[in-house]
Amino acid sequence: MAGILWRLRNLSRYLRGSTILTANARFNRLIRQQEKSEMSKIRWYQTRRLGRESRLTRNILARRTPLSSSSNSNNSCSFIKSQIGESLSPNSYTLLAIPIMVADTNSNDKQIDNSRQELKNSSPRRQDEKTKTTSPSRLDDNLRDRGDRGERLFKWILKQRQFTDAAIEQVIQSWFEAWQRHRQQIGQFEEFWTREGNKWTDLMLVLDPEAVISNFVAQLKADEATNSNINNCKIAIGMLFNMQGFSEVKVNGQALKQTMKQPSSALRKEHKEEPIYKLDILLKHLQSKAQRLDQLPEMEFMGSVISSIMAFATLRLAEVHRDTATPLPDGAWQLHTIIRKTKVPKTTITFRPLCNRDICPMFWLSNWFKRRNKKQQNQPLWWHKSRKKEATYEQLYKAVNIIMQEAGIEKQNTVISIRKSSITKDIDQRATQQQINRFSMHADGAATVQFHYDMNLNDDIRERLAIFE
DNA sequence: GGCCAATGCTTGTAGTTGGC
DNA sequence: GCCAACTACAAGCATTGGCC
Repeated sequence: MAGILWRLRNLSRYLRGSTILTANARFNRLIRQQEKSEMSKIRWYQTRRLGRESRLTRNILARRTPLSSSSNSNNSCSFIKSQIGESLSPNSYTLLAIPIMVADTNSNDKQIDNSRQELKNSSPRRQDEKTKTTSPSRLDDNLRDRGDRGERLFKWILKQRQFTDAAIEQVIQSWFEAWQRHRQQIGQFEEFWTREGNKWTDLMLVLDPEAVISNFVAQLKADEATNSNINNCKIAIGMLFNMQGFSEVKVNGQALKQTMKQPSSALRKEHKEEPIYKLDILLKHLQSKAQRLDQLPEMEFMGSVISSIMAFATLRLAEVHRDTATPLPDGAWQLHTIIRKTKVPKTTITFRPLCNRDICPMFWLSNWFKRRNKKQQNQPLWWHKSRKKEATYEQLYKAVNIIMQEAGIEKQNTVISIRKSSITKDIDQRATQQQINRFSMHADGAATVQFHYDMNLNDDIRERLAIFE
């Protein structure tokens, strides 16, 4: 009997707090939250950015000011209605508070809760998700805070399951880069959850996690979040509920799968023929560098060594950064690294002399170590002499970019393009499939190479088709 | 300038489906 | 039952902006 009462009490709280409110009650609460949220945002801007007549602030205030007037409710109502439609259905009326940062309102009213993505799209790589640039001021505080809250929520969930601090840390450490993504997306969910009027403890009362995630995804779509962001959020929150103890079936049901079809398919890489520069451009530049080793600044020298390694070992920059190097008695050099994307991550690559000494990784590695004095010989491979510390990933990245730009490679080509160009050259030179698979070290060699690297070959075939006897 | 964090892009893996 | 193609998921990599 006590058990039944306990369940009824929990069910009652659940009905009050999360997903099964009546449409009217939810609608009224949304209006109150909306007003409260808007007012707090305006206050935030007034205090944080007082005196700065930024266009961004003016835009936001211009759009939100009516909320502070006597016609608040009506305006707010009409705004919400326009967002969610006049006829509210139980699963479509959740509305996340309007994001603080708004892009240029001269064009459309695109609202993106995830403001950093707007800053990123100035890069030539960001081509699939069109967004606009906006003032970055104070944005980062908000995002960092969001990540922290996500981390706290994740840890809190595991603590409810009696995980010790050490056990929680081990769970987190089992991720490499993915954790940074998860904590951010969980933070985004935490914002959604609390703005809905829920508390963290209400998560313990959720009976249908699929509905919660679906509502969250629907809200992200309404806010015109990017497909990438929607997918990442879905993955992170699904993982969170899994950690909470829900089965995969409960978390990732058919309705959610249906909801995710569009953003998932939008992320699939388009298979298109795109040109890549000839690797020879880079190799010729390395050759010219080899003629004047003594005059090379340290960053250029490092960039040359890395470029040579990437061209002849098809390693990714992150893998090169993890490298250690050992000389062999016959003058060859071995690189030891961890390739996390393969089934057997520990990898050793041996560089032996090439016919062209000046572009050979062996030549560049041996000279890289010759620059050091005796004390520095045992320092890490990417030891920065002038800074007296190991070079960071970003420094390696900059060093390679220097070399690529000097070589005349167009700026839109990224660091990983060295790997692409190298494998493409192999294909051009009619290396066998087996050779290419071994060289590229892809787990699923044939399919991956065909999809990602078989770039210039079709042009070559067409050229040859066009030649008459 | 160095470091950190966010996030788009890439790619490996496992599961599903359909043809034979 | 086998196999290949397709798909979703998960996580690593690359790039970049902001803060100190």
